[in-house]
Amino acid sequence: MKDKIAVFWFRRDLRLSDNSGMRAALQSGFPVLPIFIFDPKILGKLTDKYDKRVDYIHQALQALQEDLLAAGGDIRVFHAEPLSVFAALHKEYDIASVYASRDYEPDAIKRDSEVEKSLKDRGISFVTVKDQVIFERDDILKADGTPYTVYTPYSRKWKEKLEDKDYRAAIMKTDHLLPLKKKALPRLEDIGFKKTDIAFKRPRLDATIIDDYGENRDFPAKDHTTRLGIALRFGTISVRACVRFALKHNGTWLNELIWREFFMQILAHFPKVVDTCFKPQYEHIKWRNNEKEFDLWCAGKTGYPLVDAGMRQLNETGFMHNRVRMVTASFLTKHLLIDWRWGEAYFATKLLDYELSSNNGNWQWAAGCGCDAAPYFRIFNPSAQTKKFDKDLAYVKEWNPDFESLEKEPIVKHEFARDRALKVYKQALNKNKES
DNA sequence: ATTTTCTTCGT
DNA sequence: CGAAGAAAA
Repeated sequence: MKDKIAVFWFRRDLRLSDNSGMRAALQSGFPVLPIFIFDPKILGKLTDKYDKRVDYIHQALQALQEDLLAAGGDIRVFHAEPLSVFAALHKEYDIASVYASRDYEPDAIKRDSEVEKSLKDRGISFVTVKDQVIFERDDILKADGTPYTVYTPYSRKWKEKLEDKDYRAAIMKTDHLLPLKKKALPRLEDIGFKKTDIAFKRPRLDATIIDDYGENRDFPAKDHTTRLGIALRFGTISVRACVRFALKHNGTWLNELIWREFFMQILAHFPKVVDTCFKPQYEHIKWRNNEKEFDLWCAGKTGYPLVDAGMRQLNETGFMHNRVRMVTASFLTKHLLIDWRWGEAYFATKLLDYELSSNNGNWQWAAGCGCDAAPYFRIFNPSAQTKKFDKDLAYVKEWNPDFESLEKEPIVKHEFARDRALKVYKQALNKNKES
């Protein structure tokens, strides 16, 4: 007779400490088998086989394995459809429950409901636990029970509601891990990917960055950003640890964490935003969608030094400073009148810290079509932004040293593009009134 | 998380 | 006629 076990399925919570999903599994009383699944459906969408994010996950799994080994257990890593992984595990073990930390993206929700159904058919319960956010989907609602669609009142309620228990670390005893024979992880090549130059480091909260975050974060040359986006994306750091630190150190950074949750709950409540404007009338915008201009934007060859520097930083490193993300996004949508979905898709392929809800929310913000978005007439002037935030051109020179030669022939003149954007947007928004 | 233009007030 | 602040986009 096989002993009953619990399975903990790591997904976007690749850490052993302060992991509320893992804690729930350990508290089940059954020995816990930790697993991770490389899903061919997800990996198949990544066309570049030198994907740094896959490499990051792979290295994070190695660190996780070290921690699990130290705690007397191990991890089993699979490269197969989740349903078939659980079918195979069901043959090998008597599983009482499968635990996981909850994921809120539409594809993940669909996958999880399929997994839940298939486990249920085998008499196994599927238990998901809040871990990725402080407040999820329905935790913060307006008095009438509907979701907030404006950031400021949302953040006010978020802060009002916050109690110690919401950000207390999920402390757990790890003495309930299923003893396993140590097994090497699959290599990157085994799952169809190649080694890249990304180096995984255990994320840490840096007071020298966060203490004066508010005064410095807007200046791209200072690179005074936490760089924790990727860690939050894959859960190598706990959001509760971030909030504890923010409460002690810096309110501006706390607001950034709340923006993250704001867009997550928007996506959960309005999944249509994945491919449509939050404000429907913006679907009338006549995007020019010039492919040549799009290619120039992607390559960092618009002739606007700050825009080009940003795109080159993105292309070379998989990171772009947030201030510059806004400038490049405004430029694509307003100056070039290219559909925000094109820009969003490009960022999605390049950003190491890519997160569907934030990327989508911020692109819709820049295009003006999102909830609580920048009004349509708010058009960044790339030169004015340079003067304000990169006065001595340190950032521009770092990423775009040949900017002077390009600058002479900008892809489009600012004044002309600004007028054109105002006309096209106005036309789209008037159309809606008439119809 | 804006920029431009217009108005006023001071010289 | 420039600075500063309001108003419009």
